[in-house]
Amino acid sequence: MGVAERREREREERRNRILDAAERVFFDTSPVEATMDDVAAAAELSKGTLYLYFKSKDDLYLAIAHRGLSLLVGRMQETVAQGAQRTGFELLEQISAHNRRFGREHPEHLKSMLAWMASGFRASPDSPGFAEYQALVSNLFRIVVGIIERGKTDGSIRPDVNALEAVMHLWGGTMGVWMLYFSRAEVSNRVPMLYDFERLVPSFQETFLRALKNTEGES
Amino acid sequence: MGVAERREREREERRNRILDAAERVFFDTSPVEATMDDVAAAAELSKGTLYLYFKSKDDLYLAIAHRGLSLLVGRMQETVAQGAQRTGFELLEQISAHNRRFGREHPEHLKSMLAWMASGFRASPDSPGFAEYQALVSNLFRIVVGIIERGKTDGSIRPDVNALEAVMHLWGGTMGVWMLYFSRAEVSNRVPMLYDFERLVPSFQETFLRALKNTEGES
Amino acid sequence: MGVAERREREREERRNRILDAAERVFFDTSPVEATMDDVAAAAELSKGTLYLYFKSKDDLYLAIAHRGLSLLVGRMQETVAQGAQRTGFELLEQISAHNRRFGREHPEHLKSMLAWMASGFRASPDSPGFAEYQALVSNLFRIVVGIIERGKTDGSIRPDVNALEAVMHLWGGTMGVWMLYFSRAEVSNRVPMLYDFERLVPSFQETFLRALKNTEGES
Amino acid sequence: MGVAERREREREERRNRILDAAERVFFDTSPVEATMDDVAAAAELSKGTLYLYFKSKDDLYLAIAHRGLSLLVGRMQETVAQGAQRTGFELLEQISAHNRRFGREHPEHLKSMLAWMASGFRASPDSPGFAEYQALVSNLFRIVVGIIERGKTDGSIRPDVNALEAVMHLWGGTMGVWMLYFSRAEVSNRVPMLYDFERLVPSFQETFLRALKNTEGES
DNA sequence: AATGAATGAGAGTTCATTCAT
DNA sequence: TATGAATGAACTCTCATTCAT
Repeated sequence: MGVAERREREREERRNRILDAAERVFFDTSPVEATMDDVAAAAELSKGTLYLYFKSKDDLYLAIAHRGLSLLVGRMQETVAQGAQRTGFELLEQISAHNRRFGREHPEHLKSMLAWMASGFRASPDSPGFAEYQALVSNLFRIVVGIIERGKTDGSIRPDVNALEAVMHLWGGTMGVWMLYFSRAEVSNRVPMLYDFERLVPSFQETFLRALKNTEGES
Repeated sequence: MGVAERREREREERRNRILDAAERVFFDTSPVEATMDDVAAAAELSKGTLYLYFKSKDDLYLAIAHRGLSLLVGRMQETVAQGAQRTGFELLEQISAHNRRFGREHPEHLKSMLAWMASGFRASPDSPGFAEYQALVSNLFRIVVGIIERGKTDGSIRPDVNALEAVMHLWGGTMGVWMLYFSRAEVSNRVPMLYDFERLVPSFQETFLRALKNTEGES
Repeated sequence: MGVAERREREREERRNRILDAAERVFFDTSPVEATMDDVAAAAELSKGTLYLYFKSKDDLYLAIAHRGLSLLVGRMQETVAQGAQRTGFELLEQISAHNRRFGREHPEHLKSMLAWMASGFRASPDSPGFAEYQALVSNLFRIVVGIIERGKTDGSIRPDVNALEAVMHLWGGTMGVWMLYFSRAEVSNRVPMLYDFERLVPSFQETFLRALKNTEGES
Repeated sequence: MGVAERREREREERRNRILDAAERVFFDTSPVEATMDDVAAAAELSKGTLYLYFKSKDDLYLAIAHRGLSLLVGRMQETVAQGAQRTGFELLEQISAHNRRFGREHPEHLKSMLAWMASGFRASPDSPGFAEYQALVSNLFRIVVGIIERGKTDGSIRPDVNALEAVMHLWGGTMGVWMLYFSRAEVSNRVPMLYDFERLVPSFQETFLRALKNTEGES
């Protein structure tokens, strides 16, 4: 009976090795330019084997994206789980910090999310991984919506805030600002001003959180 | 005489006809999937002719993007030119309205800008049209920076605002929120709440502008 | 075991099948006019497969040329290897006979060498096969230089002969005369004389060898 | 009546301007790589105009070749016309000198002749210029044949020489040796010997002429 | 399970030539 | 006569995917 499990484990390991290799290859240039041959070479596997683990190139790409986003969502979930004592607003700050850290540590993942969002998530909606990825995104949204609702309840967030709208402003806006951050080389060349781009995302979040904060009753 | 002029005019007309056709084709699916054969067929021209007017597929794409963005930037310039009497903050509101209108009237152009920003503006930096497009983008930035500076001077915008940062927050953030708007079909399916997505972009802009507004001295 | 070897063998066989087909196609008209589609059709293989075995059309052409010239150089090497008892002059005669036979048996290869020499050997100097082909040519030169040196030593060739110069006269001259031979249809139409073109190359070689022969000490 | 002549003269001039331009362009890289666009640009004429003067690209190329070879044949004819006092052998030496000078002064023309001969003169046999070029070649042959016959008559050339064969040896051989000369960069890299390639063609001609010379009765 | 050879449908681009003006 | 815009057939090469072993 242990045999089936070992098999399963080995399969998972190999799948991850492929994902590692594909991540390297895809991020080295771009998912469009990178070929399945490149991935196979990097994984030290034959091209055919790739198709044993992933239905298509799109599917492989989706799996990478999924693994990346899982990291972020996982951390967010932990934060919420361990944050029973905190106000909604504090959690929102922590969540925002996770986003910044994710962008710093995994910029390529963030970029690929961006590319995907920008394309309207429209790639390969029939790929097996598509639903999973979407589920993850909606999870993320649900978490943040929950936090905001909690903040409204505990008084740390303004009661007139529409939670879903706020999430989309915060999430979408942050992503848009990341976009400019990743283009900072181009942008800064073109603009007649000095600016420390490292401030760009944090200051956006600050501004935005400040607008959500409930200042009633503070004095 | 006149011959040269007629030629020039005809050339311009044909160039525009090609752009129209290409726009249709590129936006119908995506610039990657669309082929030059498709464009030629749509323009009722031979493929070779396309290359008489545009150096490459990239160049053609760039020209489309340029024509689209020109519209927006043109309107913004007009607004500023005619707005000598207005405060910076009022102009900012008008500019934001232009952005909304552009997204409503030319969603495909906005999407393609998004796709391009998300890819880090990295497409074909040696294409003849690339510099022009970049110039247009920096023009846009410069216009908005100018408006904010004016607002700081006339007291309608908070004096502690960093103009360039604010532009990037406003522009980048709005684009990011548009991104979610364009994915509203996917997003709304996945989220356990009703929301009127038409409010998404306007409410973002309102929130953001409110945060920039100088409320000192109002009573 | 054995599997790898069989694979290797099959690969070699297929490569040769492609070369055979390409030779037919290239020689049927000309390497410029022939297309990779033609070659694929002749080899009963898909076009993509061609590129599995040869990096480019140039590379394929080079491989054909290489295989052809190998034949000639191989024979020359054998002759030298087995000719320990012979004088340099005798070897030179045998080498010349090889050249004639090669021209008779593989006129198309000779023609393609000619075309290549006439173009200054300048085709695709970065193709992987280029260096190999060049090596083969220089091998050929070295062999003949060696023979002439031997002839000078053993007294069968005049001692005042510059070996390299003689090789280039003999080789270059013969090739030039072959050129006229291959144009014999055109030439004979245009010249008011009967001539048996089959004599053209042999008589050139005779004349030339006679000029190299050491007649000292003969009585 | 002068009008027609002026027209004719102007036409001829323009034709020559095109030829000049085409020669520059074709020789700058190669006739295959050069395009009719390049030629038109160099001639400061429209592409359509080119086709008013030359039926096709091949025809244009042929006209260049013809003009080049005319130069050489013209000189040879002059030499013969003015050489009534000279022996056949002396004329042969002068003719050979012409060939060397032509190679020095118009190497590109010689190369293109070479390329054409090597391809078996097979380019565009239905081009209007083809017959003319062929006529020129046979003229050249006839001249040299005549010289050799004269030499046999006046005793300066060995009586057992077959005139046509000798011409083909001399002409073909020289061309073949030129071929190596023009590849001297490649050849000298590949051969383990120093050699002054400027000697290559002259020494070939010397060797060959010596073999034709009648030494009977000298002493 | 793993291989890797084979596929084949295109892709973008070029250019000699034509023809309406 | 001269133009130059338009053509369209061809070209080489790529690569995600399949399948016999």
